[in-house]
Amino acid sequence: MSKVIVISGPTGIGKTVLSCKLARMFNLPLINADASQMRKGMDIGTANVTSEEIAGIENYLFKFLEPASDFSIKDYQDLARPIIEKNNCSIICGGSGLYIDAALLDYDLNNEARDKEKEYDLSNEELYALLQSKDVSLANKTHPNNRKRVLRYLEIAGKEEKKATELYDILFINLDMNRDKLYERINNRYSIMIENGWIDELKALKNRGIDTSKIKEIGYKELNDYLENKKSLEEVSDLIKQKTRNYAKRQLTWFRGSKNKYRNYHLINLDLDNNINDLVKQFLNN
RNA sequence: GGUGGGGUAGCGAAGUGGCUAAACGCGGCGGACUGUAAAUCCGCUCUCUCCGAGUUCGGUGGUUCGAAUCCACUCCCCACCA
Repeated sequence: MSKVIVISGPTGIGKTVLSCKLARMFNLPLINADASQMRKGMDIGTANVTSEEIAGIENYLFKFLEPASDFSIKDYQDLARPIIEKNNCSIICGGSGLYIDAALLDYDLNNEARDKEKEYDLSNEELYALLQSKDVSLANKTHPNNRKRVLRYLEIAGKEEKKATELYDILFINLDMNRDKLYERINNRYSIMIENGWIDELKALKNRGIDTSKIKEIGYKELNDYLENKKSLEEVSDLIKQKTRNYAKRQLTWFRGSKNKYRNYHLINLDLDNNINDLVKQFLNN
């Protein structure tokens, strides 16, 4: 059975640096599990790995998707699993918790109808009532206002959901640190991104004819507003930093829940002395 | 110095005698989430021993059964005039 070392945690905590270090130290391949870092031409804005960081490391699923193109966890599952399975052990690093789960747990995404283009000309409440009539337990899992979830649940209504189990031998590492410190890192990282030319990166995407308004990743839409003189750089900067902090918070919540999904789960507080190297060593020798 | 406007919870901002611990927005905190996930959505947010109780609306003193809301004085801020 293939082994997988997962490095998860909120944005800005240092997952990439740690993963590259581990990959090099133990000579392991690195698989990206960060939805935004799969995008091409967005290196600065997504704080993607630099060529220096990744040099000499066998790596997968970084920077291969066009910005704003369609991609789903099913696509990720199909791409990531063969890579995991061809290696004895690999490191999966990233902040997209759902992607990680889709690859490592036995999510069955094969036989589901996908009519995502279906336009429901109904209000949130009407849609929710429809879901309630089709599948009460699914309806109970979400709120009427969460239209995207309700629409998705409508697609899978009636299908029973089984408890997900692990497909591989997994060491799950969830990184955390003092909140104020993390937020400070996020704020500082933003300034560095701007210094590194994030705005030029955005301009380059626009010049290539990419509809940058469709980019979901934090910051691009905001910086676009600045370029179009809709907002000041200061205004936009505060907003981007704030959205990034909020995102980090959501990731923290998500990965806390991973404790119940992965048997070999470790919450590592980077403020305290951590023993990640030992953990990995022990895991590899088992 | 004069005239006008204003000081409300971490911030912005409603409220202009009882239904107000005080709308709403932001921030913050907590949470949900198996096909857009850097997405989408929900809850809480004066204090406490949180049943219930106790302190709030620049300050002080009044009026009133009752005041963030009325009156007096006072301290700040802004605009315009001198």
